[in-house]
Amino acid sequence: MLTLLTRKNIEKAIRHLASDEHFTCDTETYGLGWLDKAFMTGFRHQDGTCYYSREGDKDYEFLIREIIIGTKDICTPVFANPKFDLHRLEWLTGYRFERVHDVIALDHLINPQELTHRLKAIGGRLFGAEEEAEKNAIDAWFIECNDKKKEFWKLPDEILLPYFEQDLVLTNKVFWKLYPQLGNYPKLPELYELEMQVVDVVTRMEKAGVLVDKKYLTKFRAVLEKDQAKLIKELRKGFSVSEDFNFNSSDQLGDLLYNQLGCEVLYTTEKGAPSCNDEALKHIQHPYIESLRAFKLNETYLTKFVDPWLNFSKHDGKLHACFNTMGAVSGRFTCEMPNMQQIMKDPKITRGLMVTPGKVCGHSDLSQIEMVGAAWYTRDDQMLSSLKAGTDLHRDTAANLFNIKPEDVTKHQRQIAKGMNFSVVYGCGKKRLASFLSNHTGVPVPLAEAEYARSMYHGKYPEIRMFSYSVMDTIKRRRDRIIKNYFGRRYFIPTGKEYVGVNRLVQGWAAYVTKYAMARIGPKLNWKTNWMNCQVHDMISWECDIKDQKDVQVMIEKDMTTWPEFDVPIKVDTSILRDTWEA
DNA sequence: GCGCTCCGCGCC
DNA sequence: AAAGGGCGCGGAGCGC
Repeated sequence: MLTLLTRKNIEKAIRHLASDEHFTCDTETYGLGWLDKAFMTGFRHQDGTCYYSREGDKDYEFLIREIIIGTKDICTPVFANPKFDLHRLEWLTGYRFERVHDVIALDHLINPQELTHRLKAIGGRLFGAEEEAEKNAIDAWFIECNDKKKEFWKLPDEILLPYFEQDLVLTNKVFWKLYPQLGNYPKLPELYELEMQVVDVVTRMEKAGVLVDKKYLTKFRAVLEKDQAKLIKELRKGFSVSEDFNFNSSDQLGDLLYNQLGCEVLYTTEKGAPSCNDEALKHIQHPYIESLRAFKLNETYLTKFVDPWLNFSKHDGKLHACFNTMGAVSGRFTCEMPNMQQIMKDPKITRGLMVTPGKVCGHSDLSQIEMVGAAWYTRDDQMLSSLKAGTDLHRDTAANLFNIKPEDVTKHQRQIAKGMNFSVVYGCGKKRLASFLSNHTGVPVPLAEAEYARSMYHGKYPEIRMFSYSVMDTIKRRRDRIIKNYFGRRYFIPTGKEYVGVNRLVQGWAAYVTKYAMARIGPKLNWKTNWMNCQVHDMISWECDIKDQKDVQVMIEKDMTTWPEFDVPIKVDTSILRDTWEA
């Protein structure tokens, strides 16, 4: 039953909604962007009463605000993907729901074997194919009105409301199907609670954002443009190609280098084509190859950082990236618009991000957390003792592999050892291992050599081999092919991919060490003079007043590292940034 | 003009 | 025997 909210019925609506432990909530918006307004908001009580208000209705913002204030401390709203709704509701009313439920998160945790976790897909899976009548009515209206952009805010109530209500009904149905199932799995109720706390922290973090130095970036952009124009001229001459040759095209470049100039093919792409990546270019003998590499690096600067940052920071000079708390199967976040997890560690780029004036910024990094996780899971003595002693893990590994003293390890040997250590955590096959070793030693490493290195490594680290065999064995024995990490996160491993098991456990373990830290830290920050503004897997970025730096840093470091149940050294390194993110 | 794959490349 | 960790995103090229 649809009920339009008014000043007259608002008190009754609040009492009604607050009379139950949960109600479902959803918003419809003008677009997918940060500042796109929620033009309609609805709240549905379990008994079927659906309260709604729409922009243009009398007192829209006021009524929604009253509902939030009147219910937020009494009951818990249920969403499908709450993060966007939370942002929009806060932007609309100035208030936020702090405790929420999310049916999408429930589905990720309970049904890791499923490929998609969209609301409609979950509904179809749990309750069979749904009625499409409401959606069909919408499509028909757009066709009738010849509206190709399909802007939902244009839809009249009688078309939009049934569709809107249907989503709220489905969200409720999915919630009551999945929520009771949490208890079927060890630690999953606690893990779900954590995820919901993380949603609150992440929305605050996204709202804080990261300040961009537009002046610097604009200047840098001009320099790059000039540089590129010069390089293009030089490259055209150096490689004797016409003006329509595109140095950004791997197809054209491959043809030029390998067919016309007859360069030897040392590297191929995934699909077998001669590769034009930087590793391949490095090994090509040509007087202009360095200019080509410089050109490609500049392109990376421009297209992946300078331009996106200038565009995304249009409104308030900040990057408000979207962190998806359920984005990666392991439990890690993903990040987009822009992706803050792939920012080049190049001072020319990090210089473009600013510390809020008057504040300090801390980057607190869990040191070698995935290696710590690997050591904890495998119980490998050598790895554990190296980490406990605080010595250089990769150097110690190299000393062990090559039967030499740590102080005699060369840079080259350390790189190989590092590659081997990472290949455990990543669950690499030999091809990947070979290319990793090639990249990190500067010398092409043949497959056979990579395989030999693997067997050497396993010989020296029997516990690691035993652990990875036992994980693969467990997966094969499980009928549901699901394994779970220490924190209760469950991973579905498809047939033939058993080798990724170790990676899921270790990467997921590390991801949740950070997530728990965020959930602990979030409530201790006031988000007015101190806040988090970014997370990159094992690094938390935060800002605070200069005078509070010590206190905040101590608090954050403590919350990141306090793990009595793990007998491995979980340590954090914090670097303090003053003006920009340039190290 | 859109959606797709491939390639390349940044990060942990 | 082969297997090739987790991501997002921009450009090229292609087909519709």
